[in-house]
Amino acid sequence: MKKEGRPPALQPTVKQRILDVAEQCAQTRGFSGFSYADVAEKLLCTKASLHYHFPSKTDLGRALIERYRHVFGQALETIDRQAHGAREKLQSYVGLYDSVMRNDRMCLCGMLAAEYDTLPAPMQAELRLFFDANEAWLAAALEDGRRVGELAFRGSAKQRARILVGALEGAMLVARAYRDGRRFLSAVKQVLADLDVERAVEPGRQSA
Amino acid sequence: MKKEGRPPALQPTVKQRILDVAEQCAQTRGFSGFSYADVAEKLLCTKASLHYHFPSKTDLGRALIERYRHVFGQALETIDRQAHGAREKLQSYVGLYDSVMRNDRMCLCGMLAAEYDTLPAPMQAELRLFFDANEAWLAAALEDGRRVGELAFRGSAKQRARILVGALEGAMLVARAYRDGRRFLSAVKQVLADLDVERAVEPGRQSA
DNA sequence: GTCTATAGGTGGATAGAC
DNA sequence: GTCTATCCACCTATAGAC
Repeated sequence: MKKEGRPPALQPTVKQRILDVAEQCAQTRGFSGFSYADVAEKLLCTKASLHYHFPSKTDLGRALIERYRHVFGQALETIDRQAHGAREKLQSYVGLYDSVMRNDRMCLCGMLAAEYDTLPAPMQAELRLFFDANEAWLAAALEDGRRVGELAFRGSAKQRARILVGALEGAMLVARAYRDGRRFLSAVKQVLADLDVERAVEPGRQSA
Repeated sequence: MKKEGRPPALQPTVKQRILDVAEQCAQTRGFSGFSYADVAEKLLCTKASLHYHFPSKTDLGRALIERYRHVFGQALETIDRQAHGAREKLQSYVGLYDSVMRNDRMCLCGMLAAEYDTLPAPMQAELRLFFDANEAWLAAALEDGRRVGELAFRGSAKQRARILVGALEGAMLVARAYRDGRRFLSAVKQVLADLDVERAVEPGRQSA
């Protein structure tokens, strides 16, 4: 168990500030698209200083995914505690992705998935854990919602969770080329609406 | 109008062979993830020789997207000519993506969308044209299908087309991390099934 | 922990012989 | 059109002073 959580009301540690900058770089330019020099410039320090905290770029990359996964996991726990009902859970979940888009970023792990073939093996393994956790959480929420009659969908909850993760990542991916966060949001809102039970769709007719 | 089509039953030109290799690289490693050296090695020639045909990497990148868009467009025209009905069209459309996955590649333009921020401006513009064409074709097919009562979905055909493109690109993206083409195919099959008219989903129940 | 300096490698790109 | 040779910028990474 590593202590890597940011102490509340304290200055962020050097390691954390490095990760913050590197994360922003990785989410916009990709892992192979940024360098130690980029991070050093933004932090007003030297490349050598960064190597002291993260000896190799693989170390840095692993730490990035690890933290991202951890923070995301905590956000999901918060949703579980605070949201009322499955529909609200899903809305909050989508909100996590939307906040990423609003910062003109791509999901870190979606970005890294594109680069998968060029990633060091330790990062590849970390990456799958993120998607696994996402799908597991989503599947549970979906199953719950269907059980209580709040949601409706075909196929298994697990498969529907995979579709959802893919749809969210893909919507972010394509929206990047248009620099349009609304493009993302309107799409995922519709995807969420598709899961609502009130949706007797008559063939050849259009409904909201 | 550039003549870039491969002459039937003739040897591929040098330019074409370069594009073939570069395309495979870009689809697996990303645009910034491969170099002239990589292509030269596979073609058993030198980097300088490649620069003769494509002076800058931006030129090469532009040509890649242009050709990809053109080939894809021709495939869509073929579908329009041969497919009977909207459902069959969509299946063939998905088949295009699936064949990419089966070659252990990612959609070229999906890959480039991830790298969008680092791409030269000429490539960025080309990229949007691909997604525009995809969405326009899909929207027409969806609208048609709904009009004749073959398909059912909520919202506009244009919005549904965007959701579909995103879902396909995203499913490919995530599936890469698992090196599992079936993961992709089973997901998109379900997405297609969601558009079928025979889908009275009762709340709390599961149907195939 | 951060710095200067540098090694060792690879990137895209060009000149000029053939 | 393809080659050899080379340039220069940038990359990751390390050594050693402070």
